[in-house]
Amino acid sequence: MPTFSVTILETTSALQNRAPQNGTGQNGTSQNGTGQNGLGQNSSVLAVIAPVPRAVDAYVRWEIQLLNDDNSPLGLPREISATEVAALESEHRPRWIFNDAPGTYGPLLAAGVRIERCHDIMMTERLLLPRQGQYGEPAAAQAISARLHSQPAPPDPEPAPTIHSAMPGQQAMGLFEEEGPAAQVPGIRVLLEAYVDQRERIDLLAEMPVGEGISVNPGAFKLLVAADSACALIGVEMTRVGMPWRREIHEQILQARLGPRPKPGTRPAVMADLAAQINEAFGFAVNPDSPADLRAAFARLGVEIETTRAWVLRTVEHPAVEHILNYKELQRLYTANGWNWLDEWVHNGRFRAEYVPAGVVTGRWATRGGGALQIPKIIRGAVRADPGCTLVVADAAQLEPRVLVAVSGDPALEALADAEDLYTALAEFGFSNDRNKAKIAMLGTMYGQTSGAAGAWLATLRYRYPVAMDFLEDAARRGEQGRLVTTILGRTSNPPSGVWTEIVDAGAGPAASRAQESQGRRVARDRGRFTRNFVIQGAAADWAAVWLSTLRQSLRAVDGADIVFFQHDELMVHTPVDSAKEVARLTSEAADTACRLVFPGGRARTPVRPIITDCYADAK
DNA sequence: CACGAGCGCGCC
DNA sequence: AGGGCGCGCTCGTG
Repeated sequence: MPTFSVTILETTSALQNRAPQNGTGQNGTSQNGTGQNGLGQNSSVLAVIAPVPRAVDAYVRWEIQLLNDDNSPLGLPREISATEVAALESEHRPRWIFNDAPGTYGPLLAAGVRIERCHDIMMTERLLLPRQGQYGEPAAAQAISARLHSQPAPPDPEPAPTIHSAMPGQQAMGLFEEEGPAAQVPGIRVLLEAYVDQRERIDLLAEMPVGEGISVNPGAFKLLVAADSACALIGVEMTRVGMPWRREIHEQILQARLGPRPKPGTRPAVMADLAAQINEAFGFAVNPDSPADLRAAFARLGVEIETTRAWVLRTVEHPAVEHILNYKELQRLYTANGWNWLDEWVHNGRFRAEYVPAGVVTGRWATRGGGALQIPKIIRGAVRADPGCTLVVADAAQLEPRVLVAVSGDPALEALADAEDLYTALAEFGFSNDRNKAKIAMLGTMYGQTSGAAGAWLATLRYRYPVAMDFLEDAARRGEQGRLVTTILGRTSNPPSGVWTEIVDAGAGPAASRAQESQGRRVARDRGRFTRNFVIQGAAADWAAVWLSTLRQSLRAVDGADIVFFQHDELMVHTPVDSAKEVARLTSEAADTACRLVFPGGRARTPVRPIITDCYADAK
């Protein structure tokens, strides 16, 4: 079999290529890192794989093409069955190259084939495009091929049908039944062409920095490609496995708060009572579901409120307020996570959402359906391990400030990095040991808070941690100027829109009216807050992607352990009880590995706190 | 009537 | 007065 010594996308080789940073984060200069390494154990077989559409048995056959060291095809493409794919996987553990994980790994996994590693072309293209000034262009292999041949790129196909159509008891729907022509699935030659082109473009990043002021560290970028590709696999696996969810416990929680399930078209009893009390308190009928109505009601009493957000209502002294707040809380539970949600999203003891790794501009994951990243704390009691199993819930403590330590290299902040609780350590200096103050101040700097009581606290931070604050200010200034920013691994922000540029230019022009000027300044500052946060939130997403993909690798040794949930800086593994301690250890070990890989040479730490529990509600 | 913008709130 | 989301509601518009 061929070996492939240039192991792009090999996490361990990315480590070899990743020289220590000079501590200035995105200002770091380009490092070496052609991807060469002599490590035999990192050699890998590369196999391009494309689903072969069939009218009847979609995706039971696959076209594959093995590659030589130099990316040239080895032999002829072959058509093989899922069983043969599984055999190839267990014998050679190739890096499978495919267009996108949902489209290829989804049906493979449904056929019982689990793979270890991949190169996800669409995922990778979405990392490359903004670096080339082509943010938002189509990312599928066909589009890459078209651009190579100076032809118009076809739009990316719509995402595969939601998992609703692939529920147990139903036949999983193939793309083609749903979307018509099989031509939407790239064939093996287009995949190969796109892959080779991506390899070349990634290697060019080393020699040809794209975009003013955007550092290019190819070792880092390859690590990012590897991690995001692995996350693409994890997303498919998590969607399939689902989160253990006990309907009857969820229903008990609903019943306790809302009363029995109401008939369709009516409010739950408790909410109906509250609505009546609200009317009574006002002395006239008010629809608590309508912000406009609520505002008008308070206006009739002579109370003008800007919005009806809970924190604004709380400042109003009126007997209706308490009832409104209670109503809103219950209304939220009822509509977002009530009985209808259970009916739609929980089947056979599992909540299956559709995960979209790196679906957010900053690299965070997104989900479609079920609101999986917004599961309220009050219903987490319904998340229970199966008999004989337990949950390992691990979260990275104070990840974002720790990321700031790492990417800014601020020596004064680094001195606090060993503290178990970063905010407590921070509070000792200038915050009179008030942890909450220190926390709000720190988060405020990373979100671009500009006003409020935190103003004085920001001054304290600027005085004590000038390097870190300069790092954030620099990112904000870039944004205000319409420039791009990148994370430590090279994930690049989207550019501002054309409308943004027009508004800012108009505001800065010599003929600008006062209104144009202030509008221009406002949108520029909005952009600055985005880029300021991007370098932190994005680097945290970089770290989390490496954490997750490292853990996935080590969990292969643990029978029956599944990653069942991931939420920015927290993950959950469902595992046999006997393996729980080992799984907990692995989550910590993976975090240490991620810290070394993503923030090499720095003094930052990114500890995680694994908790073994049968019930998610007990994990805090 | 369908669609979508705006609002508000859940999570990080 | 903050960054990033998804989702369900209301309400105005085509």
